[in-house]
Order: sequence, then structure tokens, then C-alpha cells
Amino acid sequence: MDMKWFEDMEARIPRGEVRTRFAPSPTGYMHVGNLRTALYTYLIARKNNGKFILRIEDTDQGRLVEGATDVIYKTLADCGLTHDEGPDIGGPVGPYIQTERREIYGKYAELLLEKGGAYRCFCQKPENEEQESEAFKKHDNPCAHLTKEESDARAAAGEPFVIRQRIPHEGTTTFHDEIFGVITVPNDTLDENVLIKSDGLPTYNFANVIDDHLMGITHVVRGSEYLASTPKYNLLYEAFGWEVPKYVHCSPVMRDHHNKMSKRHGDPSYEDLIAQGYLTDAVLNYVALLGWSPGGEQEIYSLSELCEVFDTAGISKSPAIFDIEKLTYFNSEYIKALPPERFVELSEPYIRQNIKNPAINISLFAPLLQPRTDKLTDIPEKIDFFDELPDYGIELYTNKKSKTDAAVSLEMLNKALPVLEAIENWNEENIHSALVSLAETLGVKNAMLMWPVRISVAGKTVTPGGAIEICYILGKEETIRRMRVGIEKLSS
RNA sequence: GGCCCGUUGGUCAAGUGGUUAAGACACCGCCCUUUCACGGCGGUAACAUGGGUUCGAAUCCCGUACGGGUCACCA
Repeated sequence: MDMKWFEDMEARIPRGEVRTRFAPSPTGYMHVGNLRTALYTYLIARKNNGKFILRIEDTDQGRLVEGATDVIYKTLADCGLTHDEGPDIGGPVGPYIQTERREIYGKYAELLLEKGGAYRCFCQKPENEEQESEAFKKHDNPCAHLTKEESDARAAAGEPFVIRQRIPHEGTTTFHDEIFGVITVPNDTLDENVLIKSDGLPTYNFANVIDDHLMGITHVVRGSEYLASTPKYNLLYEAFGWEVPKYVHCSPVMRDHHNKMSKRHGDPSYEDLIAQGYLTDAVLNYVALLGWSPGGEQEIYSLSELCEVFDTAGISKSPAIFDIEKLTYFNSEYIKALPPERFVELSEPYIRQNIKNPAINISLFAPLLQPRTDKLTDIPEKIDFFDELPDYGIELYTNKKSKTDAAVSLEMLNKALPVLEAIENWNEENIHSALVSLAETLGVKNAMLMWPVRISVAGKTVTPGGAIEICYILGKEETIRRMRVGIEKLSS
């Protein structure tokens, strides 16, 4: 065995800095739980002036998805979770793609065989799962008792095998998790899992330990589904004589009390949320607070603020249910806080969906829309009446608060029409003063006049902006035309 | 089923032996108002359960119930 090679590998490991890693398997889909794990992993690194590393775990050849790594790169980049080392940018401990590390795992598996922490298993994979007995997986595997000579000979003869972890028969294994604290499990409940598959590639169980060690990872952040197998990883670290990293196991993000968020159930991924009109920053902020709390009353945090205040101590042990309503709230807050120019940029494509009339100046919509937009996709439906007056019923003219009904509305429209027609310079100020002074002259509340005008020009009860803004955007000619339509409806 | 873990309002959560048990979303009401929103004010609503320990438990211990995870040549 070439011990120099192992020494060289060890020598590459960066020391004395916090190093975390996000290690997704490329499934082509960044679900919300994944994003949160990536965020926490990133935050731990940044908080400690450490390194954030991206590693692709693609050892399952049966589940390769075309273009899947691109989704990962794009999502991390969009979110500002920039990595310091990774497949695309390299680094001191590459390669960062597991299938490119095949020889490394092979050599360490040999080393582990040597140290007695693993053994070759020549048993054939059973046809159906039922056949694999409990005892077989645990401590009564006949291959575990093969002599070194026999094992070597069969392997040399070309007999197919897997390498399994050897677990002590007695005692317990204890590890510490930053979130869950001290966890102790009896060794006899641990399975002797496959470390190297018959195709020569490692399983997660082996690869994660080797890579985390060789990449100098100090904080292992992952989903709590790995909690149960962590004792086995600890045993592996021990067998190699390596230092165990800090563990941060995060509970899942749930869709309801019983199910995790999942693509299968139609739960939105990060990309889906963006397509639904949510802003990246809002999603990130919401997700950060899903299962973690900084402790105070502040809820709005930028990514850089999160880097400052993040602390694993605030991560919750129990699963958190994803609440789209609260995300929507965060989103509306982020939209309201956007610089107006930025909102114009973001909203324009959505405005264009429903405004085809070239006479209408699109930039006028933004200030009306910004304070009342929860998500960008709400925009088209809010302004659908500008291009074409909807066919509406006269019951819309009846409004209790404005004290209007069909008769009052007809009167108001008849009075307002000549006043508006008389306006030379069609702008908000002139429309406003014309209508307000008319109301004064008539001795009625503004609302009694404004309601019918707005209904007649919009054809719906809920509109972004009031009568004045809408009249202005529509232009004088169209405003007058629509009011006449209203008068006609009310007269018949 | 074995092993591990969890349980504060509908949801996210603060809380680490002494609090009138925060806050946010949602919901309801009022105010503002040119509709809807925004904003402001107020309200409904919680420590799963039974035993301990203690002068005193949401906080500590044990049981019960309920829930989650895991038990692959998947990660």
C-alpha cells in the first residue's frame, strides 16, 4: 500500500478555517428544503469568515439527470450563495464531483479493509428485497468472517463483491449534533451497509465521510434524515483515526403535518416560486426564518445581515410547515421596498401581458401597482380593464359606503361628463380639481361622485388607483367614451 | 416492529425555574380614504397529556398519546 499517496492527500487539506459544503445530488430540482440547507451552510461559512464549498454527489448512476447541475449553479448564483470552491471554479481539494473521485474512494476502501473497518461481501444482491434477512445485514453476514487470504483470493479471481462497513457487535456510539445535542445509539442496531458498490462507486455512506475529511469540512450541514446513519459515519471516522466534524442536522420543511415538501405533491421548487412572481430575496428571507429564529422581533433580513446574525443555536429541532401566505407577505414587503425604477423593470413584462394598446403609457402603472402587489403574477389581472372596458352590470354602481345606487350614479355621471369634457390640459391635477370642486358644488361627498366615475371607466369595483388616476391613464377621449357607455347602461 | 428525535395559538416562532406566555402571518373589528390596497389602532387564539422534583414549572425527570426520521449496491 502506497502510504505516500495517503500522506499527500492529507497534506492538501486546508486547516485552521471553517469550511462548509453544500453537497446536492443533481436531481434537476432545487426544492425549498434544499435551498434552506444551502443557505444555512453558506451562512455558517460566512459568519466565521470561512469557505463555502459546492460538491456534486452523483454516485448513483441510475439517477443521472441531464442539465441538473446547471439548476444548482443557477440557483446558488441567483440567490447570492456564492461558493469559494466547486466543480466550476476548482479549488485545493478537487475534484468536486464524486464520480471523478472514484480512485480516491477505492484507495481509502482498501485502507479501511486493511484497518479492519470493512470487509468484502461476495453475496449476490437478492432478487427481491424480502430475501435479505435482518441478521444478514447486521452482524451475521458470513462474508464478515472470511479470512484475509480467502477474501483476497476470491477478489483476485474476479468474483464480484461489495465492500461493507464492519460494525462492532457491542457497545454504543455517541455523537454530538449542534441542534439535537448528544445522541447515543446501541451498535447492534446499526446495519453493516455497503460502502463500495459492485460498480466500484461508493455509496453516500462512504463518499460523504471520505470527501468531508479530505476537503477539510468542519461543519457538516444536512437534512435530519441522516441523523440515524450518523453513528455509522462516526465509526468510519474513528476507524480511519480522523477528527469528527461538527454536525448540523436540519429538520425537514413540511407541506403539512405529515408530508415533506415534494415535487411529487406539486409543491413549488425555488424555480417554481420565482415563476409564480416571488422575488429571490423574499424567498431567501422567508426560508431563512423557516425553522430558524434569530431571537428578536426583526423579520426582514438581507443576506449580508443574515451572515452577521446567523447562529445554529436558533435552529429548531422540529419540522416546520411551509406557509405560502407568509411568504407572500414577505414578498409584498420586498416589493414595496424596491426602488421605483427597479419595480418598473420587474413589473413591465407583467404589465405588457394585458396592455396592448400603444396609446397607454406603461410607466404610469408602476406607482399604482407597487404598493398593492403581493406577487408579480398578480399584475396582469389588476389592469385588465385598461385595454378594453369589461362588460359589467349596473349593480356595480350601488355602493353603501359611497351612498350610491343606479339613480345617484346616473346623476353624477351626467354632471361629471361636461366638467371633464371641459378640461383642456388632461392631467391628474386638473382632473382632480375638476371633480373635487364639482362635488363641492353639488354638496356631496367626494366618494359619491368618484365611485360612479371610477366604475364607469373601469367596469370593475377593485382597481389599482382611484378614479382620477384611471381617467388620466385612459386619456380624455377614452374616459369620455366609457362614461357615456355608463350613462347609457344606467339610462336603459 | 427496532432504534433515534420531536410536541408553545391555524402557521412561523420568542421563551432556558418566578413573564399579565413576546412578536409576525392569517383571521375579525375600528380609523384613514376616491374603490382595493398601504398605513394606524384594537381583538380572537397556545405551553399534547398524566405523574413527579420544587416554595414555585412552558422551562428539570419519568410514563402515555400523537407526530417525524431511519432500518437500500438512493442520497
